[in-house]
Amino acid sequence: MFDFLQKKVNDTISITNEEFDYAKTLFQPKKLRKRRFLLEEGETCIYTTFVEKGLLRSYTIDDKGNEHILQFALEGWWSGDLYSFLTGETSEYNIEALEDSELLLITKESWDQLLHEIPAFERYFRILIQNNLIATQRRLMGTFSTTAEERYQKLLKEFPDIIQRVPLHMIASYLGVTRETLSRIRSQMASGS
Amino acid sequence: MFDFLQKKVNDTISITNEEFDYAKTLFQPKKLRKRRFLLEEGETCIYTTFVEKGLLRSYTIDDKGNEHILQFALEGWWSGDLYSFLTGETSEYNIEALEDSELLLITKESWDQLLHEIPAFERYFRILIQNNLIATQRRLMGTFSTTAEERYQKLLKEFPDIIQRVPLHMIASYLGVTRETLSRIRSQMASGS
DNA sequence: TAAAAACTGTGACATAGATCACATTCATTT
DNA sequence: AAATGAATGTGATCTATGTCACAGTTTTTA
Repeated sequence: MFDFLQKKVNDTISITNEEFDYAKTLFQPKKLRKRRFLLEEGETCIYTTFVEKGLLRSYTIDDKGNEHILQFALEGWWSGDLYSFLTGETSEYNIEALEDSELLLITKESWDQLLHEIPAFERYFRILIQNNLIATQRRLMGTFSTTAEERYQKLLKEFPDIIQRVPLHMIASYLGVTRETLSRIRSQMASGS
Repeated sequence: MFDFLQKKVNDTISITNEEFDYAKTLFQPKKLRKRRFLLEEGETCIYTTFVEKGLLRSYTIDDKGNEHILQFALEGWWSGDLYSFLTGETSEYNIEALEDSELLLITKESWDQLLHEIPAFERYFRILIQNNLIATQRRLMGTFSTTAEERYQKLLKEFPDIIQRVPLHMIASYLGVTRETLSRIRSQMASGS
């Protein structure tokens, strides 16, 4: 059950089996069925989650009722609302399973303990967050400098698996356009060049 | 010279004077005059920078020649291109002083050493990057869910000092609109509500 | 297996913001 | 102090994307 997590962590840092055995005790497994929620707006995000199997999305709903997707989390990715998790404030995000999923959850207390007891994990999360920041900065600059079509093409190239597993209106929401616009982009791409 | 840095670090984590005395030896001071560059597109970002005094901006230039500002860095903030700094790849960013500035620079080697020797600094940078990620995620969701005017109002409220110290066409670029659009937003705000 | 819900496509029209062009004011440099 | 460049404002027009409305298809649920 924890092999995949161990492998992913070891891809980034070196930890001993003893250290990982300790880490294991701090996580709790959870199955989440399609269309069920790990977190809903207004709640506090009490877990950070590793996705062993399945697919999650985190999104906000704006004043007009439109959804905006912050992140898809596939197998091997982490999910959660960092701000709410760290501060204990209520979250503005919803986290929903898009497929039947198997998760490993860790609470703030356990997470603090893990980072404190095993400095390699402090390092691991620093690197994880660092890579996430780099990717988020690129996505932000991309929304300023490229058209919706270019962003779609890029996603198609970098994460073809996401496109295949996620309904198109959610892809549109991730790209920052309406489903109608994405639909037109796709039909243009199919006919035109 | 290092007092401000020490204070900022101590706001987040606890370090002893001995630890900080060691850290000091790894930074090199640099003065950068207005309109001079710390980093230019195509170079490798060999320093991460603490701003003691002054103001930097980091920005990219897209295919059409338009500038897009990723970050302003005021006194007490950090700047640099994380991706280039970490990987040694060439950068797509330019970092320019908008005022005569005083900086503290640290190379990748020294930074690695600092994080390795003093785990408290690993923790410090993890928290720094974490907060940056939270802010960047918010900015990204904001560009999807709010109008240019709302984003301008928010910036005005959260960072009035930036607005006062930075030319309006750069504010526009940070918000993801043209200078003409920001100009019209401002005149509407002045007359209208 | 029937009904309901979710998903996708497409036409007609509306709009926020971009683009281009020019004028004015303000700041730097020599 | 003059001259150059930087910054800002504003009108006219254009365009990518949004909005609304309806229809067809696929998937889920009872």
